[in-house]
Amino acid sequence: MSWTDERVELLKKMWGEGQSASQIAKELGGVTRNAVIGKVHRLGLSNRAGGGAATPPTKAEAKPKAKPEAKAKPVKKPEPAPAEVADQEPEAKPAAAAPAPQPISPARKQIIPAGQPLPPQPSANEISPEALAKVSAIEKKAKKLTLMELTERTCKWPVGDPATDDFWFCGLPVQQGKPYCEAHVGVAFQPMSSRRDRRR
DNA sequence: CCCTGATTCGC
DNA sequence: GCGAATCAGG
Repeated sequence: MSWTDERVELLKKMWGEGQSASQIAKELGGVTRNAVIGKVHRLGLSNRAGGGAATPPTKAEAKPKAKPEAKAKPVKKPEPAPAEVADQEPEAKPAAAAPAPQPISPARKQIIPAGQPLPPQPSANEISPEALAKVSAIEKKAKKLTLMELTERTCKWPVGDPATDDFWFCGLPVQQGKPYCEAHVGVAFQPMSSRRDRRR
């Protein structure tokens, strides 16, 4: 694919709309996000902001970064730079590679063995109406995937009645590590509760 | 890990 | 001019 007028226009448009390079690339097809970014730069519209202040933070310093420079085939690393041993104590700690400091913090709670799933917090609060609103809101944007279309990074939150044909899975990008998208994660890990209050 | 944009540089 | 490879953050 080449950068035809149309494609460039779409690129400009989308970039202007704040779409990510990967999204643009996906839309255009035939190009990678790298290609898009490269083009964006060549077009000189790297910064989406137009007028004045744009450069956010972390700028204002030179870039003494060690660049590999010419790395045709030989895969070699520049050099880890002088190993600087951060020494804190004059002469303590004979050895012990990984010190694994034990911050004896006063607020030291109990250590959770290795489980990642956070145990239901006693101080459970009900599902925040906010979270619920968020959910119903995003469910409109849901990709409505079928079981078969789910992947490891699509939200697996089911919506609707499985017995109906009005059933689908959210499908939005999951919150890293979790099975659901952000909105659903918020409502998924509810400490069970709101049961006691039931009339019966 | 996934995703972002930024840069460099051989083609 | 192009974009993969790489870098640097989040």
